[in-house]
Amino acid sequence: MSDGMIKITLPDGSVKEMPSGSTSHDVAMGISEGLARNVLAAKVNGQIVESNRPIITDSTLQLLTWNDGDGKSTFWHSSAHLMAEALEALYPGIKLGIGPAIDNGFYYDVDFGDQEFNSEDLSELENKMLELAREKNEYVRSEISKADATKYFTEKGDEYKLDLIKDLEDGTITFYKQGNFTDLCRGPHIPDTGFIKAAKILNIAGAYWRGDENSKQLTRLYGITFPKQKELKEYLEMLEEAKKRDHRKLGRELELFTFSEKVGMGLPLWLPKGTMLRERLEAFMRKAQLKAGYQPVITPHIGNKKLYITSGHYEKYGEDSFQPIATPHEGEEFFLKPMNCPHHCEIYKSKPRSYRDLPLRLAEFGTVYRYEQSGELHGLTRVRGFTQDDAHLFCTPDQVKNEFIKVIDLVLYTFKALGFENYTAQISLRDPENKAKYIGSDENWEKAETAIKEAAEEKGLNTITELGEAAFYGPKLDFMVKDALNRSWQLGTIQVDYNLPERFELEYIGSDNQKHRPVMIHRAPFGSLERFVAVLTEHCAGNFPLWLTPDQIAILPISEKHADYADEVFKYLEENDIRGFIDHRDEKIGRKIRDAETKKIPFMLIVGEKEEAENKVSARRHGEGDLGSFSQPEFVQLFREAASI
RNA sequence: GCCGAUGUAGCUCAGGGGUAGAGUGCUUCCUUGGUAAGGAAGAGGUCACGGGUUCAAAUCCCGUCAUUGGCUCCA
Repeated sequence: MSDGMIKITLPDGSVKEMPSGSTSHDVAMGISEGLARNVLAAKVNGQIVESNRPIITDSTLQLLTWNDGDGKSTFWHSSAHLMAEALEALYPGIKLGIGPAIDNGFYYDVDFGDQEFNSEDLSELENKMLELAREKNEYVRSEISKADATKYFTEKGDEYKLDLIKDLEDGTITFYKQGNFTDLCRGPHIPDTGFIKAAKILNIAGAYWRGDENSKQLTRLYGITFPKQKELKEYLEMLEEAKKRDHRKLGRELELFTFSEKVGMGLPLWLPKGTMLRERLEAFMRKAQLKAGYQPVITPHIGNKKLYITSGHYEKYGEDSFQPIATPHEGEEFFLKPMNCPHHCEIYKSKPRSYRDLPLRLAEFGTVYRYEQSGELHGLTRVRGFTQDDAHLFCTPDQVKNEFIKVIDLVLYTFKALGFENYTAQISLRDPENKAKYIGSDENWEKAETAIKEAAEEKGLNTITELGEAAFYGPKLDFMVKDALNRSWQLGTIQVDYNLPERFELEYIGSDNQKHRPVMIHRAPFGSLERFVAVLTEHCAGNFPLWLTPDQIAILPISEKHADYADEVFKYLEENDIRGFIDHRDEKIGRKIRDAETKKIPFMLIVGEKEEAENKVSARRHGEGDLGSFSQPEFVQLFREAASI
């Protein structure tokens, strides 16, 4: 240090010696000019800062570019400032709420006051943003006292910023200025607005100030920006593709499910084809669970109010649930079951349990009903009646880790069978600052959290750990899958529960002949059949895995002269467990092919004079075209090979 | 639940103060056709529901319900 040199350690472990006060940008320049041009920000000792911030002590450094998640979010956060600048230029006197980066882009909450803003004004705003971006204005950071910050926004008349400043500590407040726009902001930002080459405002929506519905509603403008025009184009194409894959649209087109106003909102009706698909998923899981030592159980769709008083759910959710069903005489009250755990606890209690009985794994495809807020309902992903692939594992504290490993195996097996290749696991632990709000002993929490972490590590899961995200009753592990369009969905979940065993006074006799409390683990690899089918539909764009899809083949006779032969082929395939239908319509073959293609039927079998004479079929694969002709057993062989991939 | 948008044929949508249109699907007939749309005819709608304004409302206004984009919530 005496010679004013510092050591900077890069992610690959290499160490650069630089004069104290060098910036991340300087380090990047030392590597390559091209890299330096692309550096958006830097992570110095784990903290994200501007690339022009001097580094004065030995540090670790990660240069952030567009390819880093943190780089992207810095870029988008800076874009939110750019959008605000453009808005202020176009609509003087507006007031601004908050403007953070989100997973895909950014938003800014705006109070337009008396001014009108609607979707016709979007392209003007986009153009203004790009115009300002071309000025390559630097994002300039300045530290400011609370008094001066308050003075600035008082003069500007922006009560939202004042509301934010109120909660900030003096001495920690920073402003960022680019061009004519100054904002209260913690930062960091990209070097200048010139990095932003493409901008699109995607959506306008209402949002309450601070998420409080009693506060004023602001206009939330969602946008996205890119360092290259081409990337914006690709992103917009991806959105188009997502629209095409929307499970609500495909669900209707493929006749999987429907809704009825008369039945009630959020209550899906499974159509025959959807039911076929769903029952195959259930059969798949049932088989896997039997192998893994689960015991299926069945419990009723309603439960006495007392059950939910015991479980504590009545107190927490009673008011916001479907209200109780009354009986004519006894004055009892029954609730539609909102979860299966209390019923399963009662099964556990149906006889004394020994440690030799544990782990006890009770599984049920349990249909549950929850009164979700009307505005929350969405296709099959958020409904009021749904079926969980639920199971509850009752075990000793020492068995938690091994049970977690087994459940993780089951979840990964499921993902693999259904084509989800990208997933991460989120481990949700206690907030270490606030242990009082969790139920259960410190020792047990410690044990379970360690068990989860070790289980995840042993299975080689790619994990992120969130402190304070655990439920009050126990830590959990959730699987986040990425679908074919790179969108994240939460699917499987595994949760430890110390609460219900306590409330239901569950016990087992240990080897010491003493009573002990078991640990309960909730788990659902699919989550719910409804949600899973929705996510799977969008993931595979309705082209379900062959073993799962409702119709695997369509037999297309060239003309009605070949109807009998078509029936014969169909019968042969049925005998070989291949399912589908014959298109007996009086249509040309081109038409039948087109219709089978739009219905996403994996295999089309064309049968005509030639095939009948040779006792063959002409096979065609969805999306690929003609495969040539095969004898019937040859096709079965081909089909089986395709099914096992 | 809150704010905005939307609601016309099974589906996708046009139209619009003077009692309704297209494409597709459906039915029937003709056609018996070889790898993504053969032809013709026909049926099908209280224009979401309720109220108001008007000589007249599917159209304008209000309310309700539902769908939808968000917000909040999610055992």
